[in-house]
Amino acid sequence: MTGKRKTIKDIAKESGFSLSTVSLVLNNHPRISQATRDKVMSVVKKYNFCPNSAARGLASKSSRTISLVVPNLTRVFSDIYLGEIISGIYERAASQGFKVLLDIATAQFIKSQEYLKLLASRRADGMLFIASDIHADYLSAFEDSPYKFVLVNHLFPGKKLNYVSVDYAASARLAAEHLLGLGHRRIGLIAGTNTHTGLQFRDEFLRVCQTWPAGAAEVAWVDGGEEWSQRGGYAATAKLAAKMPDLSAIMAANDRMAIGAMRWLADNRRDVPDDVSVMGVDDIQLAAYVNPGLSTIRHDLYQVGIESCNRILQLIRGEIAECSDLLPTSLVVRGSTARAPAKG
Amino acid sequence: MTGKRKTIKDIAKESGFSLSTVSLVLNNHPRISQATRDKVMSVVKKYNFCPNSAARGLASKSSRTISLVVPNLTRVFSDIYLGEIISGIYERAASQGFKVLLDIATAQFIKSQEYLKLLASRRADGMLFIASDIHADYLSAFEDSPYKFVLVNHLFPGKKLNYVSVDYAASARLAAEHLLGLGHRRIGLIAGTNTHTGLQFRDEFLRVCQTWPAGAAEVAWVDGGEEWSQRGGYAATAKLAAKMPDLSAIMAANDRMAIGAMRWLADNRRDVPDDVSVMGVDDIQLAAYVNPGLSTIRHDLYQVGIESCNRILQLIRGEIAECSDLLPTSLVVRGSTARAPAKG
DNA sequence: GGGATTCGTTTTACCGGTAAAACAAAGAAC
DNA sequence: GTTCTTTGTTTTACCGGTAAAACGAATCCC
Repeated sequence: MTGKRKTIKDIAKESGFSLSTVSLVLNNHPRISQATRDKVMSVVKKYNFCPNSAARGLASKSSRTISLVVPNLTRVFSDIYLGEIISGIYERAASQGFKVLLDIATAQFIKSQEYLKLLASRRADGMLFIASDIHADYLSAFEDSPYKFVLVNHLFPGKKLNYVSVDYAASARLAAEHLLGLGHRRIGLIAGTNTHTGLQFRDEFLRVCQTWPAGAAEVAWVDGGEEWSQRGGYAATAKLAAKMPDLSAIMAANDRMAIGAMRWLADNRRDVPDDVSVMGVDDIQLAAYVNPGLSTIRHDLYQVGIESCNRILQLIRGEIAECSDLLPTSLVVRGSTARAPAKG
Repeated sequence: MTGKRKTIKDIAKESGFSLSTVSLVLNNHPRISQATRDKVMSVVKKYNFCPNSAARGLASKSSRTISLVVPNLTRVFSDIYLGEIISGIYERAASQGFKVLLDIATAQFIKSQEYLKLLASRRADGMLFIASDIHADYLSAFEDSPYKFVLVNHLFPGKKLNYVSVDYAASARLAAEHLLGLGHRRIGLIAGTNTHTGLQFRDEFLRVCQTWPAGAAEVAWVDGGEEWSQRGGYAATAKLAAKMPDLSAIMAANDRMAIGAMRWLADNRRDVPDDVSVMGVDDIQLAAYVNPGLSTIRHDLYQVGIESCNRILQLIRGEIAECSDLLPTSLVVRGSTARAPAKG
């Protein structure tokens, strides 16, 4: 079981071929005869040989690894949001023979510029960055840099950075149109303002409401908190109720905040949807199970993961030079939204 | 911004020292004068030089990377259980200059023996494996192998595998003693039977109940399902209620199932804790927020992450040859458990 | 003050692969 | 039958570092 670790040289010697023939076999080079391939492989199998990845990486100038940076939230992994994206990324990377190097965007990680060192040291061929809010200014380092970098489900309007994201503005339109179409004209908005996509959603939602052909709606908005949590949604709803007591609909920037809003309404004897319609964004699993079911905008985050990984791989292979993809979203109507109550 | 990537050779030339002096500086070798160190570092800083990790790994025979394998559950990352462990592992690894390579134990991952290839190719120096249930028989490959391997929060009674886990048997004792001490003698147990630690918990719980000095308790047990979920706990409670209608306490193998149990009891007009005491395991955040607060056994999973990582690093450095650590747990009493109702 | 140490740096010998260019043998072209 | 391709394999030249051994100069020891 011990015994010196075999190298490609040992395989070459034992199989009677040259070093590079073995290398070619291992890399599935087409110009190798089947007979040779078989002979070499039999020796490879015999010793369970596995080429040294450092040597391979050094010679081929590629680590076949992508770096994945996730946000440093306390309960970061508890967020289904991330889980879906990571699953998508992993699935894609694995299928292309790439490994995923995980990093958490801790203060130390940022301060020591690990995000640059990872790429400069060639530990990873490219980076997928999920961990960004509006303060991630250090990402400017990737503008016009030779490093392969893609922002995942986020974007920076001011910066020239690649991204793959759900189309938050489109989601805002779908949501606004749904509520406006149901006759709502006094709407409370629980926004997320610590991400650019969140701001985009808010602005587009407000714009559509203000310019609705059948009559503009009045929108009061409050911030739902950094965490986009159920708890934040609960608190935000209390503020909204004070700000606009006669609102007939509440739009939350994600489902968790929407569920928090529903909870507040239940606690305060307001019926959903008879008194107030509530709407979320994401379509998390829970959205279908709350009572009434939550109307929402479906965001396919697994797909965001898949696409992000596709893009970074294309960038690495040089097949594309940049990317800025917005993935479509769709309206999911459940029981939490209904026609606005007649004016009383 | 472009320009050829600098190598250690360039730094050597420009700073006027030899190749290895630069290498020694970069590795903080003690036998280098401060003057030399400063001169070399100034050139390093100037070019923002970062040594090639593949070359480094090849020459030093170490990747300074640990492989982390997580279970392939659909919502794997949504489980706080994992989040805490991963955070602990990452924190420790990063502080020791190690990177974390993420893998998901998909069918493909197992079938192609990636778990072996990762170590055989030296892509990682050691492996932390969270993804194990009682069926993970292929892990036998690591018995008596030269590969550094540690099971995280799990163990295999039959196999000679390193592990770092919470002491589930101790948890079972603490829980049983708490309930028995409150006078409960008819107890329903919702067990998790797809992990060895789950079985250990069940068996120890049953043993303590049967041998309690003040009078043995009768325990009816059911399986809570593969997922250890709230939903599973809900369904299991229904089964328990049928099996032992007069039970006065329910013990669930984790908090999520316990919360599912509380939900069923609430739906069926049984008061907690007046009619039925309920107890969980883990002490997830939610446990403190349900009503009444859930009595539970605290499992410090962040610490499990820290310790696991400590151990794998020690194994890698050759400081230890094996490990089998059981971390202590503690009783957390909240409102969901009370004295057993008087017989009537 | 001569031999043994210590200190700071350099020499040297790899680490284990890849990939482009070179090459021999076999087939195709005419 | 000679020349041109194609095919399959080998030669060669690295890839960019590390670490042990070697080395000269300075320091210590008594």
